[in-house]
Amino acid sequence: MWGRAVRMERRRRESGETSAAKRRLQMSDIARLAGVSTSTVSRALSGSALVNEETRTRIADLARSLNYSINVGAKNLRLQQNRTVAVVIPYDTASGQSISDPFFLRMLGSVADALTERGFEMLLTRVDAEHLNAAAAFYDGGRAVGIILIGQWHHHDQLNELAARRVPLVVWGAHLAQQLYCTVGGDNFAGGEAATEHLIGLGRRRIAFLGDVELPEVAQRFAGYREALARHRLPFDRRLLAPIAFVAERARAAVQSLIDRKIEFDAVFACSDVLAMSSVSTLRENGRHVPTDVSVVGYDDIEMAAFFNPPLTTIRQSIEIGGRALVDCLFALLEGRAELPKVLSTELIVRATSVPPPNR
Amino acid sequence: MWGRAVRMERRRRESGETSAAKRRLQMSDIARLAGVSTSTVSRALSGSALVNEETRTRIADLARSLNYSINVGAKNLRLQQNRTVAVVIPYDTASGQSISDPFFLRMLGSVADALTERGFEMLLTRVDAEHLNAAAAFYDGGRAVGIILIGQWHHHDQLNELAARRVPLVVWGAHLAQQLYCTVGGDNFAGGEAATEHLIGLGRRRIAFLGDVELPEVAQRFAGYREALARHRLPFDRRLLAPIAFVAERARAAVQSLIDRKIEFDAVFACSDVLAMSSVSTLRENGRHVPTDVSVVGYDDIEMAAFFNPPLTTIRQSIEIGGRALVDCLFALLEGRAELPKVLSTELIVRATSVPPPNR
DNA sequence: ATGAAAGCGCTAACAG
DNA sequence: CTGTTAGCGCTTTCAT
Repeated sequence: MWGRAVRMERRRRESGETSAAKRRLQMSDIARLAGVSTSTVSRALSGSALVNEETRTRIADLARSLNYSINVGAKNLRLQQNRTVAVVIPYDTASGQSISDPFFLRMLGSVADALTERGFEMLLTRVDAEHLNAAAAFYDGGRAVGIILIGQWHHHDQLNELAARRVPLVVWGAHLAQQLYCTVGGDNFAGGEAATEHLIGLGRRRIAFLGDVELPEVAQRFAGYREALARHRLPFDRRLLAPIAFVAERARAAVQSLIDRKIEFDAVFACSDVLAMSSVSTLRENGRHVPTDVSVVGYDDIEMAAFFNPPLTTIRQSIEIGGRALVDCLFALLEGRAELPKVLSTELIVRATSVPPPNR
Repeated sequence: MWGRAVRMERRRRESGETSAAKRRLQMSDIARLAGVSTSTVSRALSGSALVNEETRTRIADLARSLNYSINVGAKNLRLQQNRTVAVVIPYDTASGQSISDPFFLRMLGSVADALTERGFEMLLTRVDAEHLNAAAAFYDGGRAVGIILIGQWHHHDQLNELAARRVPLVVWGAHLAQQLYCTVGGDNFAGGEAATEHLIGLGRRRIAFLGDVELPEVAQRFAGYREALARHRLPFDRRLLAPIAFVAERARAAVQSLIDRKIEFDAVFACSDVLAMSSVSTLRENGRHVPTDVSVVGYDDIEMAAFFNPPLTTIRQSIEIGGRALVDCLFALLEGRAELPKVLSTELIVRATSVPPPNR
C-alpha cells in the first residue's frame, strides 16, 4: 500500500514537475476545506437538488475562489460520456503542406461555432490523406463521440469501411455512388455546370479547367463542365484541363504553361477562388485582360472574392450552412437516425471577371 | 453489487444506445479473446520488454484486427499525464461573429502543425473575449497541459492573473509593460512605423489609419504611425483614425464615411490585409484610383495579398514562424523555463498599392 | 513472463 | 440532506 507521500512523490516524478510545483486541485481538496465529503462537493457542483442551498453556494464559492475546475477526463470515464467531437483535416503527404485554403479554414471556424453552440468541444487533428481510416481511432478510443472529416480525398473505400463499422462519421465532400457514409457538400455537378454554362452563354468557347480531378468534388464539377460543353456541342480539349491541387502557385504555373505553350483559351473555370485569383493575376502579368480577353469564374465565394479587382464571378457555397449541416448530421447519426447525404445548393454569383468576348 | 448485465444495461441507457448497438471494445475484451490478463495486454500494447515476443505480436495483431484503440482518457487518468493543448480563440460578444480573418485562421493551422509534430493534440475552443480567464479551466481541470491563446484583446489583467497562478499560457499578441505572461507576436511598433514611413517617404501626407486601437497590437501599430508622423513633423488628424474591428465591411464603411464627409486623405494604412483590400475596393467604387490618388498599405501579408490587383503593399508577419514560436514557447514553459516574450521581426513588402502622389 | 489488485478523480446507488 | 463505497478503463507494483 502506498502512503499519500509516496503517491505525491510518484506524481511529481511522473509529471516531471519540480518539488516546488503545486499539485493540481481536486475534488477531495475542496471537500476537505469545506468540511464535507466528496459526494457532497460533486452534487453541489453539478447543481443537484439533493444538497442544501447554503452548503451548495458555500462549496461553489470555495471552488471558484480556488479556481477549481472539475477533471473532465475522470468525469467522462465515470459517466461513460463525452462531449468531444474530433474534427479531422486530411493532409497530403506529397504536397505535404499545412492546410491553407481559406474555404476549408472558414469551414473549420463554422464547425467550431456550431459545436460550441451545442456545448461540445472540438479536437482538431490532421491525418494523412492516404490513411483516412486512422481518424476512427478517436472514436474507437472513446476520445470523441464522432468524427467530422473535412475533405474526402480519394479513399472512398476507407470511409465506407468506417461507416460499415458504424463509426459516427460525417464527411464534407461529394455524394458518391455506393456510399455508406454520410456526406455534406455542395452540388458540385450543378456548380460546375452553372459556371460553364455562364461562360458559354457569354460566348466563351475555350474554357480552361483548373482543379485536381482526382478529388471527388472536383471530378463532379468537371463532369458538370463536360456536360455543359457537350450540350452546346463544344469540343473538349484535354490540354485545357490542368489537374492541380488547391495551391495558388499551381494555378500560376498552369496558366503560365497554357500561355507559353500557346494553347488558346478565352476563359478559366477554377475550382477555388484562390486558384481563380492567382489565375487572374498571372493573366494580367502576361498582358491578357480580364475579363475581356479571358473571363474567369472561381468557386466558393470566399469573402475576398467580392473585393477582388475585378470582383470575381464565382460559385457560392455557404460555409455557414455547410458547417452547421455537418454538425447537425453528426448529431442525427449519434441519435441513431440514418442520415442521407446532404447536397447543398450552390449559386452562381456573377461579378466582373466574366463578360462576353470583345469581337462579339 | 451490480452484475455485469446490470452494468451493461446502465451503460446502454446512459449513452442512449439502442439494445442493438455494439459496446465499445476495451482492453479486457482483447485480454479475454487472447486468453491473457489485461496486464499483459497493456504491456504488449505499450511495447514492454516484459512480455513474450510471440504473445506481444499476437495481441497486437488481434487488437489491430478488431480496430481496438486504447482509451486515452482512462490512460491519462491513470498516468497523470496528458498530451493535449488547448488552443483558444477569443470571440467578441458584441460583434458576435465567428472567427474569419485569414491571418488568424492560418495561424491556427500553423499551430496545429507544430503541435502535431510534437505528438500533441489540439483542443480548439472559443471563449468570450471579456472573460479570457475562462480559458484556464482547461488547465485547471487537467484537460490540457497548457493553453495557447490566439489574440489578447483587452484584459491584460486577466492574463496576468493566470500567469501569476502559473497556468502554462502563451498568447499571440503584443508585448506590454508589466506583463507576467508570455507573448509571441510581431513587432507592431516597427510594423506601424515602417508602413507609415514608407507612405510618408512616397510623399503621402494625410494617412488614414484603420484598426481597433483598443487592441494592444493595433495600439502599438498606431504608436508607430504617430511616431513616424511626428518625426516628419506631420500633424495627426484625429478624423483619419477609424477604430474598426477586423471585419471587411467595417473598412468599407469607414472609407466611405471619410469620402462622404469630404475628409481629405491620400493614403490608407490598414491593420490587416482584408481591411486593406476592402478599402481598395471601396476607393475604386468611388472613383479614386489606387495607388495614384490614394496609396494603401495592409498588414499580415496573407497569400492573397500578392495576387490582389494591384498587388498589395503590406507588412509581413510570418505565420509559420509565429505558430511554431507559440508552441515552442509553451513547451519551454512546461519544462519550467521562464520564457521571455518573443517579438518577431516584421518586414515591409512593397508591391503596387503604394506610389508617390501624381503632382509630385 | 504473467496475473491479482490497487488506484488515477470522479459519480451515483445505497444506507443512513 | 449527507457519507460510504464501488467502479469507469487503464497501468503498475508486487507476488508468483
